Amino acid sequence: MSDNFSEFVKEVRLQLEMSQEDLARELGVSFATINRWENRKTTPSRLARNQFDTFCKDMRKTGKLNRSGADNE
Amino acid sequence: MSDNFSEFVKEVRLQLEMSQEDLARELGVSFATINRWENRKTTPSRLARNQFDTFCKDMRKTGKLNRSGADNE
DNA sequence: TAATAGATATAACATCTGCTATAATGTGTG
DNA sequence: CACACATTATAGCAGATGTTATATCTATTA
Repeated sequence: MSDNFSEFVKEVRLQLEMSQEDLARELGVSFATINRWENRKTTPSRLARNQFDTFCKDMRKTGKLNRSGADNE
Repeated sequence: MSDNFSEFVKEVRLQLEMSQEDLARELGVSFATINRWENRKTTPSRLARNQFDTFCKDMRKTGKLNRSGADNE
């Protein structure tokens, strides 16, 4: 992937049945940031992107998230 | 602590004998960000602060950093 | 249907950050 | 000293973020 980050975030979030607020809390950012990612208003900062990737990796390792889009970006 | 974040960052960095660039690389931020923290130009974002705190905790756990300022903030 | 609550979308503003360039300050080494 | 090199300090700009407020959507319930 490269362009569909927006959709990917939403896909991950819905698969985990989390609200934007829930995901924001997990990553240590504000809900507005998640909302902007999903609606193509901004792209994540270096730090935020690392945080999100690490979160996805953890969710996959614990079996809560499937492998689709595992090789993202 | 509460106000001396600037001095604390520098203290940690010097104790670990790292340059601003080194610390920046470790935290996943730019060297300019570290420089601004140390010179009171900005205070860290939520995410950056978490990253820094985690880094310090790791360094203490592995004995590379002493306990001074462990209860920072 | 009407009303309430939760989730989401959007906007404005101030602040933080990345990037880039430039200058100043060390720190050796010849 | 003169020179090269690394580190640090500073500034401007564009983009990202936090906060707050408002609006819309979606169930759920009375």
